[in-house]
Amino acid sequence: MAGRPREFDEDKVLEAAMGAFWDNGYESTSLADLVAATGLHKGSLYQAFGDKHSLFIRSLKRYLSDVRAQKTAMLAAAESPLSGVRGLFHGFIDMADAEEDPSKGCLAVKAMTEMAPHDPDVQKVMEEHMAIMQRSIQSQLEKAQAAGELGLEKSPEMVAGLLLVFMNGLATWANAGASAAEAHDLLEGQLNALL
Amino acid sequence: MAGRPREFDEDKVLEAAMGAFWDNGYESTSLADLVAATGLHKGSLYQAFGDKHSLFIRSLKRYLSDVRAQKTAMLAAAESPLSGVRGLFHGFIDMADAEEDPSKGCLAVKAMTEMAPHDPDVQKVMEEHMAIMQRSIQSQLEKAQAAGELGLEKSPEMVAGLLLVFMNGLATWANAGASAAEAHDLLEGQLNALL
DNA sequence: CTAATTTTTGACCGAACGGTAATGAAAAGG
DNA sequence: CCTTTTCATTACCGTTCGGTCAAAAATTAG
Repeated sequence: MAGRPREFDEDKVLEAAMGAFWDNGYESTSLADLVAATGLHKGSLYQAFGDKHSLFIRSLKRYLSDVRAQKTAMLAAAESPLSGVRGLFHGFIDMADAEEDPSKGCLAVKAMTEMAPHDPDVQKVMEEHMAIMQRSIQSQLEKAQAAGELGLEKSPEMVAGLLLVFMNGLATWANAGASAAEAHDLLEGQLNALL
Repeated sequence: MAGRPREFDEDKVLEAAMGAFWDNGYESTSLADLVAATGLHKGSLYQAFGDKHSLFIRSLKRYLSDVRAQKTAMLAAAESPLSGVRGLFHGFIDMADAEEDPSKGCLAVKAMTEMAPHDPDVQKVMEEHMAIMQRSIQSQLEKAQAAGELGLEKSPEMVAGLLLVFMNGLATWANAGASAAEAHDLLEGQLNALL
């Protein structure tokens, strides 16, 4: 009944594919690049993951859920609700800066700009991710209000939205040459203006 | 000495090419797309503009100088320095929303995310553009301070940077489905927080 | 041991890619 | 009018693209 067992770890392959897409975007990543990155042969990739687009969607989803898991953990470990939010955003910069090539930016931002306009699947995935992130930050800000860390006149929903939009802008900006230090400075300015 | 005259308007062709790149990004725009958009034949395109990359750079530069010219005019016509800044940013949203397909976003943001990381030419062009925009907005904010419209404790340089970064984020966000109305709301929140 | 099932592998496909070179047409200088 | 120069046009180039398919290898169920 059961056939030949797989010789690869599906998750490892997905991570490798994610890295390739992250480096070069969707269109610029060729099947040959994917083959080189994953170590699998073309046929195996297709048999296991379907076509290039499906593989991208799975890679993107993996990226996004990784990010969310990391951010959730960060919030849970924070000293206070507000410091959690601040750390969360500064963590985005550190995350990108820890990559071997920091200027490659953020896969999610790449997906939104390059693909979402003409790819409903990507658009839907990104919409959901952004909504989840927004709710998560909003509820953290509400905790901060309850703890008296944040003025009650501020709208957590609006502030969460502004911070997320700003973060997208920072990721874009980083691609055009901004350093991590500049990014931290700008972010600090934004946080101080909003919180 | 002089040979056969051109049958096309170089600027019109550039604008058509710009539109094609704007719709689909760099990699996804094929030579065939450019031929279709411009009406020229492949050979003529190469003879007149060089290769695809050169044509893109020229299209991008045209886009950016168009934007700057429009924004400069907008600032000059503003009732007050501060209302000029507000109008400038809301104008970005209106500009994108006036396109036949608003979700296609901003060519400059596309260039930054898709190309700047691995294309020094694009990176340089975008760095210069952002620096010019920042200086322009910064000086407008300094005028606002001089006119007493803006608190003297705010740093015009920082505020200008924050607004530009935020705008990039908004352009990205728009690709993932945000409407013009939502964008205006968020922008208003950001302006109110900073000005 | 055999049959059934799944994965791996590499050869192969047509189409589209960016780019070039040769030819033909149109204008200006002499 | 004829040469020169430039542009327009077309046919063509090798390469790479995403994707397929059939055969070989590896495993389990009977």
